[in-house]
Amino acid sequence: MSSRGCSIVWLRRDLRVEDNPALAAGVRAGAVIAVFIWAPEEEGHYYPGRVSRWWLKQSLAHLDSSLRNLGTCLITKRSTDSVSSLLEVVKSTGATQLLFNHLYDPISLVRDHRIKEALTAHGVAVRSFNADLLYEPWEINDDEGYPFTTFTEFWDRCLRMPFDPESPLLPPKRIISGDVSRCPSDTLIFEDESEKASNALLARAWSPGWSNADKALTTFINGQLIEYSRNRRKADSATTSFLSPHLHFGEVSVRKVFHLLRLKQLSWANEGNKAGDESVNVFLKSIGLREYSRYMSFNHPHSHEKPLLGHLRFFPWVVDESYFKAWRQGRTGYPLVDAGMRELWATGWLHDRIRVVVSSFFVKVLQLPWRWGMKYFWDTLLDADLESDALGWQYISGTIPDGRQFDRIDNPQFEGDKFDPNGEYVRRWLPELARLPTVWIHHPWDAPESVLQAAGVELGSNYPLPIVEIDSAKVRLEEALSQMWQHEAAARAATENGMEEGLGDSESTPIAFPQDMQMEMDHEPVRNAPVVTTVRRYEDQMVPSMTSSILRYEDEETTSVEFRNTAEESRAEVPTNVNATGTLRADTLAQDNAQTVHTNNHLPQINLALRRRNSEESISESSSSSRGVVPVWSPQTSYTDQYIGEENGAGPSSSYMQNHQQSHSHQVINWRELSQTG
DNA sequence: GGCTAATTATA
DNA sequence: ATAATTAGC
Repeated sequence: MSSRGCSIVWLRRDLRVEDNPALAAGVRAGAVIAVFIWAPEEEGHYYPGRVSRWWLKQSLAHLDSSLRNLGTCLITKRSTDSVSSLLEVVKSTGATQLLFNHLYDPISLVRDHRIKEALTAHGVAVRSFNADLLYEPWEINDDEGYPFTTFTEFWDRCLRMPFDPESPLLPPKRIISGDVSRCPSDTLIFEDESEKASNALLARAWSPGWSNADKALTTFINGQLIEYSRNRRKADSATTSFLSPHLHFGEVSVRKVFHLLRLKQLSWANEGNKAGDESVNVFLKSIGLREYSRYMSFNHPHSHEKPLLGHLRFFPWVVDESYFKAWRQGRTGYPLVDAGMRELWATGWLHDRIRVVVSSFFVKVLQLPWRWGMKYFWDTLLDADLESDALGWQYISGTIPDGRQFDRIDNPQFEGDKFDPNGEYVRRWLPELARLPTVWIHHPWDAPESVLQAAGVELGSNYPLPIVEIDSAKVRLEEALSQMWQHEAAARAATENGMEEGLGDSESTPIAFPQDMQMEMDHEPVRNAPVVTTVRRYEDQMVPSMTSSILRYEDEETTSVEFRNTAEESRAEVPTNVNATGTLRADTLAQDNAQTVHTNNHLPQINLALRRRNSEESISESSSSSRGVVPVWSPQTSYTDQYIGEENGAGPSSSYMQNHQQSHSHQVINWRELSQTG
C-alpha cells in the first residue's frame, strides 16, 4: 500500500464520509490525507456570512470526529491561495495523488482547473469526481447536443435520462491514514467574539454535520414529505425538509436523497397514494432546481452578476441605498415583506415562498439592482448558496428565459392574504402590528384611525407607511421598461452600424455593491443580535467568466497533450466506461468527443455548438415579444464582445482574470477530459 | 353534458 | 397576471 504513495482527499462542499466518491477513491487507493482549506479571500465579494461560517465550523468538527473514528483526521489549512497550500501539503506528506469532487461556481471552475494544471505539473496525479449532482452539467443536452435554456426542459430530460444517477456509496469502514506528522493543521477562525452570542442561538435550531443531515433526511422522508405538496403554500410552517444548508455543504448526497425519494415514491405509487406520489414529484423538482442552478452556473459562469437575457442590461435600476436599507431592516411598510426580512435577519432562515415575496418586492417595487439583494441573501442566509441564489434572483427578476414576467408586479398585500391568511406570520415578526385585526394586518394603511389607535399602531411612527405605492411602482416600472427597450434598440443599431463595442455600454459593469451592507440594529425584534462587524470587504473584483473561454477558444498543443495524458492515466484506474445495463456512458462519449475534436481544430464540439447557437438563434421571451423585439440569450451581443474586452484588460476588474488567464482558456476541455466518475 | 365560477399552479 | 384545472350548477 504505502509503496503507492498516499492520496490527498481535498474536501470542500462535500463534508461527508458517505457517498463521497473522492474519499472512496482515496480509500481504495491506499492511505488517505483528508484536507480542508479555508481560503475565503479567494471568494472575492462572496466572503461567507456569519451564519454560514457558523455552520461550516460545526460541520467540519463533525467531519473531523467521523474521520477520527475511521482512523484518520481532517487536516485544516488557513490559506489565501489554495494552489500553494495544496502543494505544501503534497510536499510535507509525500502524497502522489490529489482527489476532489467537482464544484460549479465560477470561482471554483477556474481555481480547480489551475489546481489540476499546477499539481499535474508537479507530478501529482489529479482526479476529480461528481459528488454534487445527479448528472454532470455536460451530460444534459437537448437532442441536438445543446444545453437547455429552460428549467422545465432540463428537468424533464434529467428524469428521462437513459441511465440512472450513480447509486450512493457506503461510507468506508476504515481509513488508513497517510503520514501527517509533518503537516500540522492550522486553527481556523470562523467567528469573532461579537458573533458568538448570536451564533449560540443557532445551535438550538440546527444540527450541522453529515450524520445529522442523514437523520434530517430520514425524518423528512418519513414525516412531512407525504404532505409536502399540500403544505407547500403555507409560508409559516415547518413543513419543508430543512435540508438546504446540509445540501449546500454537501453533508448529504443529493444522489442519496434522490434514491430514497424514488423508493418512497414507488411504494406510495403501489399503494395508490396519489398525494404522496405527487409530493415526491414536487419535492424532487426543488432538487431539480438545485441541479439547474449548477447547470446554469456551469454554462453561464457570470450568471451571478449578469442578466442572462441581454436586453436586461439596459434596465435602469434604482440605485437607492435608503430603499435598500429599509428593505434589509424590514421597514418597507408592507407587513409580509417586513416580517420576512426580520425573520431572515433574526434566524438566517426564510421559507421559499417568503424568499419569493421579498425578492420580488425588491426587484419590481423598489427596482433595486437584483445583485444587491442576492448579495444580502448570501450574507445572511444559513443555506447561502451562490448558484441557487443566482438562479432564484434571475428567475424573480425575469432575466432568464423562463423567469417571471418582467412587467409583473406582485402585490404583497394579496400575497399576504394567500400565504398568511390569519396574519400569524406577520404578528410573530412584527410585534408592533400584533394587535391589529386580521382584516387589516396586510394593509394597515387602509385601516380606520380608530382601529389603528386601538391596536397601538401609529403609521409613520412605530410602523412605516409604504415606502413606495404599488401603483406608482407600476408606473415607474413601465417607464423603466420603455427606457430599457430604447437603449437596447440604440445599442443594437450601433452594433449593426459597425460601431462594435462602442455601445455606451455602461451597464456591462455591474452596479457596485453599496459600501455599507451591514445591518444596523435600530429596531426592536433583533436587538439581541449583535451587529455583524466582520463583513470583510476585499478589493472589488469580478469573478472570471468561463464563457469567454467557451466562445473564444484558443487551444495550445502543449496543454491539450498534457490533459490527454492525465485523462488516460485516470481512465486506466477506472476502466468501467460501460454501466450495468451496457449503455455507453456519457462521460465516455464526452472524452471521445473531445479527443476527436483535438485532431480537428482543437475545438471541442460542444463549444462549436454553443457558438453556433448563440450566433444563429435567439430565444424569444414571452413577455417582451409584444414589443416587437426579440431578446437574445446574451452571449451574442453582450458578453462575447464584452468579455473579450475585459480579458484584454479593458474591463474594470480584470485583475483576477489576468491572473488566471491561461487556465481560463482551457476550462471546458479540462472538465470534460479530466472528469471521472469513480 | 356543458356552462360558469372558483381554485390552483406557475422556475 | 394568467392560464389551466376543477367544482358546482
